[in-house]
Amino acid sequence: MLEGFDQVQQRRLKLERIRERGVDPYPARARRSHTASEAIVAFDEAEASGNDAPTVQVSGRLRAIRVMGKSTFAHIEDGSGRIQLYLKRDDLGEEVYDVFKRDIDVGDFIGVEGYLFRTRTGEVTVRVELFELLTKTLHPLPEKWHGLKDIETRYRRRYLDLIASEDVREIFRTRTRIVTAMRTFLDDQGFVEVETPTLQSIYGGAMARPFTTHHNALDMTLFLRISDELYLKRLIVGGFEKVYEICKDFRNEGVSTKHNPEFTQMECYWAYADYSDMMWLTENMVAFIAEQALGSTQFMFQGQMVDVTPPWRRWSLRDAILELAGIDYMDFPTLEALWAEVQRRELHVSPQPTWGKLIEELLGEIVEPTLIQPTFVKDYPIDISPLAKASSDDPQHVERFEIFVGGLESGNAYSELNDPLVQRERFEQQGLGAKAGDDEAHPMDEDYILALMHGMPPTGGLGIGVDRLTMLFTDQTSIREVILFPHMRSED
RNA sequence: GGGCCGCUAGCUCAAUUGGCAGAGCAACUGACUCUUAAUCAGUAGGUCAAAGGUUCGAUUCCUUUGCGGCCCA
Repeated sequence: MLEGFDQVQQRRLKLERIRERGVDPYPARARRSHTASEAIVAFDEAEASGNDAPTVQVSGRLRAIRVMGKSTFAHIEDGSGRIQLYLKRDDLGEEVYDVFKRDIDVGDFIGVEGYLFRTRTGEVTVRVELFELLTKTLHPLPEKWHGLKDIETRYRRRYLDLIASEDVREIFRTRTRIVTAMRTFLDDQGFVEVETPTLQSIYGGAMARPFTTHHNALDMTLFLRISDELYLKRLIVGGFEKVYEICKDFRNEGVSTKHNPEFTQMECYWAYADYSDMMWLTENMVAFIAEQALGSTQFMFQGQMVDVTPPWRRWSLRDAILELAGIDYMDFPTLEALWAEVQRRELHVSPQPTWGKLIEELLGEIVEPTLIQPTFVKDYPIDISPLAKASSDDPQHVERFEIFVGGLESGNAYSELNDPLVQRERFEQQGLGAKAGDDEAHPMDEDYILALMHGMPPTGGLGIGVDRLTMLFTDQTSIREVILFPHMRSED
């Protein structure tokens, strides 16, 4: 009698029948004595000690129903796992049993009460004496065996992806363990977690294009932060010695397997430390996170064993490019000369607006893919590092490093530039770059310079991309696999 | 920005040298009181991503658009 209707219509008819019996298909609460996994443990313990099988109340989503005439097996799933149910007409009565068969579907949430037993095949099972509908589901779930494979649907309707795939659920649990471990490590090191503005009147702290928005009441342009760096350093000026923030940054650039327009970053600043201290902090933090999130400092990434046990390799950028590209960029001190040499060697890199950016491009294209084991690439050209302090013995370079693991850049750190007059000059240099066509140049920030004029002690700073770190730890090559709701174009 | 590939039932996938659109799971009807991808018999379910073009006829060929994936710059 229901044939010819689509599945949503069929379920709505079932919903009406349920309501007609005076049953609320969306009750406000559920009774639950055990989770699914707790119930199984309780039975195992009772069995081992010779006690009576416990009676339990468990609730969850129906994932499978196997009707065999006057008895039915089913599985429900809650956050802890699955447990089998056994319903018999003789236990429930014909009317109640038929209601289950007719109006309850896979996907519905139900609560059951009954005693536990072990089936002939050995599975701990609830022999159901009472059941209650907790939530009627109107739309069918993805297919039970193949699951949900369409990538677009997986991202747009992540809840279906999570229902269908334990592997996906585990990726996001790992992500949470990573963030929790990161906090634990920093807290234990005496860092103070703070919150700084997402809406900023001048963006800064990174070389990127911002998202722009508008404050109506104040009639002013605001930017979504591309970084929280300059605010965290103001806190160092204010006397905090160790601060960190884990927050979303927003960068108005292309979407790729490595870039989402909003992404999560941890930044921390440590007064009286320098970039060498930040290397120590980084390798110990990542090793701690790996231990906490994965249970080991060694793990597989794309078929290769990665070992994040400290100490990590330290390699100067100049040496790395010399060894892998064959170019000592200091021999080609202008954009034109370096670009000519790059072309002469037929290196596979794209043209850049500045000398430093071209070096960065060489790093990204030629060095980065080779760095599978964790590596600090250090000592960067000064013109791509406007917030970092120059090396005392090499004014062309700054005390800066980036973190590379699994062929992916996942962090950035430096000895912070704290000379306000030099900082102003660096911003002015950036302004020249902007005029020359670099739309990622760092803007002048007088308010930040004013803060530095009040004195920031020598400070080390570090930023780590939480999404990238999660990719590494969960063996994923697309950032969209580690962001619950990645950015997508509108479906319309 | 460019190239290639994809979009067919709720889900996973077929098919068509241009001629009534197919299966498994899910659903519906029936049988079945220890099953677990339950089984068995039957039924229904489609704007073939969208719009335009070519054609007697388009899901198929062409064009444009949308969304997605991969690669490149």
